Amino acid sequence: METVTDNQKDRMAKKLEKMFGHIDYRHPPELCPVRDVMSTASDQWSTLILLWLGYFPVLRFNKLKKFVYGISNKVLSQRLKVLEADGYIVRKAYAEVPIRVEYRLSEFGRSYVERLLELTEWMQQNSPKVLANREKYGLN
Amino acid sequence: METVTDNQKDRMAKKLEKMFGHIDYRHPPELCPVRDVMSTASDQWSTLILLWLGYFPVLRFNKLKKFVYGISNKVLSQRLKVLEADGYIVRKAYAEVPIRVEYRLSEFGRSYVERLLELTEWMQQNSPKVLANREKYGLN
DNA sequence: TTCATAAGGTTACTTTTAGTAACTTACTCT
DNA sequence: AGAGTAAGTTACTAAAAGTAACCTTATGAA
Repeated sequence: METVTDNQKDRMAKKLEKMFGHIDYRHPPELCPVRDVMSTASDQWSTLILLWLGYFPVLRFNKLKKFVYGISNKVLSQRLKVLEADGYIVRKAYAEVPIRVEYRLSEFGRSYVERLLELTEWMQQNSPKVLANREKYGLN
Repeated sequence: METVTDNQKDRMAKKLEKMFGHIDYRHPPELCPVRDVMSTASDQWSTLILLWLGYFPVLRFNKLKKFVYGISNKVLSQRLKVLEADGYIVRKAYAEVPIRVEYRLSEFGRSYVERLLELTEWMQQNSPKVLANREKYGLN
């Protein structure tokens, strides 16, 4: 990321605001709501975690790890923290031994997952086309 | 990623197939259409590129670079190649000097961007909530 | 005649992020 | 006493992304 002065940012924001009325994903990250939201929750692992939590009302750490096939403890743990901090999921720990921790979507998270599902449905329907394009292009 | 045998993969695929009827984002990457599609086109930079191309029917390299604020030549070039290979965008080069190259969405790409827009609209509408959650959580 | 500029990249190098595998904790069951 | 368990953490390595300089081919200016 380049460094820019606040002045430059202001001018850019105003200019873009004028050009485009209704949606913002074109400012530097610090001034762009869409980029800001994307930066924490739109990576692949987070997406898979959220989708799984959309299927099961509640999942525990190790179960989640099985479903989100291939994720490591470290990354799962990191992503869960961020998703919790941003309010998509809720973590509930029980003082048992061994400890039991439950993760579930918040209302907010559920509303996000609904949109996400539309996207993944598209992906599922269109994946053959992507594969065909890729093959044709030769980059396999 | 762990390494698994084909046999293991088969068994897993069948088991999951049985549990869930209609959507696939839960297999290992090599057998999961959703994960496969996501892996090339759902990163943040690609998303921003596609969204911009959804706004402007045609954009040239340097223009695109200005809009996708903060992207480097290297990454822009890489992402454009992959998006082209997967069939989302079309590249057209003119033998002028200096060379002129135009990028635009394919029909296919446009259909993807339509879904993407629904997601980013949600993000824009809900970004204040995300920020509020983040603040409350204290992870700033 | 040499220099600067232009568009659309590429290359070598550094920094950041992600992945891997071993370890931790605290209690219970054998 | 030793093994097992859930939910992580930690140290280390590999991969990806960011940075800045460079390339090409031609035109127009100094």
